[in-house]
Amino acid sequence: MARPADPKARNSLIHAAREKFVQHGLKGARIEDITKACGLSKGAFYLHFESKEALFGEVLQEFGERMMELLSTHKAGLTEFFKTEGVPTIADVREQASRYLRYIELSKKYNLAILELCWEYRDVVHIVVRGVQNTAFEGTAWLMLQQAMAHLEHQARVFAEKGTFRGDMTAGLMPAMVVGTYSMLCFQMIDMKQKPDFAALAHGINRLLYEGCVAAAQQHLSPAEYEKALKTPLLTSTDNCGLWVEKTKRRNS
Amino acid sequence: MARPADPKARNSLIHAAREKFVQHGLKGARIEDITKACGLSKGAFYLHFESKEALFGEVLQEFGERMMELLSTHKAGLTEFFKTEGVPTIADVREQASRYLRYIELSKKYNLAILELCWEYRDVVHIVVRGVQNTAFEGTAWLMLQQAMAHLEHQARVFAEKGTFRGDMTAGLMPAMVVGTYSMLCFQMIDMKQKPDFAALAHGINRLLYEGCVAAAQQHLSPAEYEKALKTPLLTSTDNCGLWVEKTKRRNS
DNA sequence: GCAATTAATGACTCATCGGTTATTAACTCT
DNA sequence: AGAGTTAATAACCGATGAGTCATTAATTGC
Repeated sequence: MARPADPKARNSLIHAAREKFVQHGLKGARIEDITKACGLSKGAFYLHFESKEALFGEVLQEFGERMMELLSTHKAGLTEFFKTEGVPTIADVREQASRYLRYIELSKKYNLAILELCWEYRDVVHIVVRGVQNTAFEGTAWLMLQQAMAHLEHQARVFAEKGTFRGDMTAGLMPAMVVGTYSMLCFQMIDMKQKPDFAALAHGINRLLYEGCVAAAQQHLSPAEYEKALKTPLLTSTDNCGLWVEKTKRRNS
Repeated sequence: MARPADPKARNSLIHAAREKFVQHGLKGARIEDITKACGLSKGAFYLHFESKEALFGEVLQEFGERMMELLSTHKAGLTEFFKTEGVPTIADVREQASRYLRYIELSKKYNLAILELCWEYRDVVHIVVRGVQNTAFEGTAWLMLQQAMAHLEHQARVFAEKGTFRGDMTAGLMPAMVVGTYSMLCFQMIDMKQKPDFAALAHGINRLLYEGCVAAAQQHLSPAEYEKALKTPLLTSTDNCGLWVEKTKRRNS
């Protein structure tokens, strides 16, 4: 009994907004530009969303939830593998034993899923890293990165305790390296017109990482040094609290 | 014959501005807040600087020049090493031969210098990555990162041609990994109260990288596959042009 | 002390942009 | 067709903050 809203309007707004956010950041994007790109007026925006922040919050929440889900199935999958098949040893790696190769395949599978998700939301990654300063989402990127590093800490700890990881380097480095690599790849994605060869990337990341982290150089450490290195605490975990900031009607200062 | 300006005012403004830029970004920082932090009025700012952008441009230019200088001495040093001592081989790495160890020491020296510079300008790194959207410096961070990756391409190419690097991974991955690691470390620095153990980090980065990049797994490739992998082009170089954007009096749209 | 000169102030202008709202357009149901 | 309802518009308001400039304050040389 009433005029129905253009069914495409909402999606069209989200699409245009994501584009503008990439170009100018959350604060820099003008609502009128977003609506103009959809052939709508400024007021129409407020029929569909409470604010720019609310729109972005919706999309970011979606991405975040999917990423968290991936990370936990990743963690669960690896734990299951370690339980049933055992943790790959130095010898497994050196001899490219089946246990190591199967572990790598599993790890690659999860990496691939993460890379695919990053591709799908590459604009959101870009925005949350570069374009949310002075908004409610300030700091969200850093929380997500720390989340991811904490997740890697788990793997690192397992390998370290088993003696598979070399003990001659700072504990936080491996997580920083992996997350840094992913970040850099995400930054590159925003400029890409087509999806790169993620399978090759996942392969490379794993091989480069593990065969570099393996204790090939451990022989150079004295037993005491190795013992000490093992004790060095890894990156401390952070919980999920505060990762997602609620959209708020920001009424003035 | 005239009233002299407060000699501390200029430095004090730069200091306060850098702090505000970290907190709110280049656009988000208010000139009045900067001057207030120095006990000055807004007008005083314009006696010393043409604009916020001009101030930041000065500091960034300084950082950029020092980084470029480091990168080129780095490149020159390695080239010299390769010329006089030769490129480390797979065997050198496997046997931890003197040539490899000396190479690592050299590389660590340069990495240390880069990390020290990043520490000194950690606020600037943070700002240029996170807080310059919609300003003249938009894109500068990305150019610097690409610069750095192009620099690593050189090393990668030398090792790849010598057959020291494994051939079973995407060519651009190694530069992305190293630069990603550095970025992640820089992001971490902004929250640190005291300088971390850069020597340990430099050690770790090198060991993790090289002993992972070495052709330990190359045996799994057929000669044809290896040949093809070697031919895969590495990241293309970018020149210095446009890296430093001139400060401009931005008079409206 | 006084004239000359420049530092420093802060009230002002002006443009921008988020958000509001009175008004109009479009659609549905009877 | 026309009443009822909601989508959509665009003029408007108010806050914000960059940059200007007339005015005042401080300092120096004589």
